[in-house]
Amino acid sequence: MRYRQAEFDAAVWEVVSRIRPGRVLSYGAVARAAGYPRHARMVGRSLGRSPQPLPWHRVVRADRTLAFAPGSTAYLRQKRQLEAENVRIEGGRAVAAADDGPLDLDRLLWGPDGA
DNA sequence: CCCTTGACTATCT
DNA sequence: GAGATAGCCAAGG
Repeated sequence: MRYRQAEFDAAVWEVVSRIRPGRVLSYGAVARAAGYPRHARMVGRSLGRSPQPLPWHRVVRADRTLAFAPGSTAYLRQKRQLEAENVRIEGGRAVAAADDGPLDLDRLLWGPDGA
């Protein structure tokens, strides 16, 4: 799929807005779900451009570490918001705790049961 | 153009 | 499992 900023942004925001509380998704997974498999690096940029609030804190790296420098304001804010929905940060890695019902993107979403 | 910089990843050591 | 490496790709200088 050819890259177009407006469409890419919209697709990314759509996917991220659907991640449910207590779950996290990787940048690469978001990119794939949005239809742009090679654009993991562009996801963060889009999130920063979002005109309205998004649960962006549920997006982490593929290895489950947060994308911000540990100790930075952004890092702390993301960590706090994740912990607020029962996602722990152990050894720098985000670990989902409780699980709920079904979700379309289940295969791309990280839950308590792992991949 | 060329080069650098990222809210990235997969694959080796 | 932590580093290093090599792809990745849009933006900006």
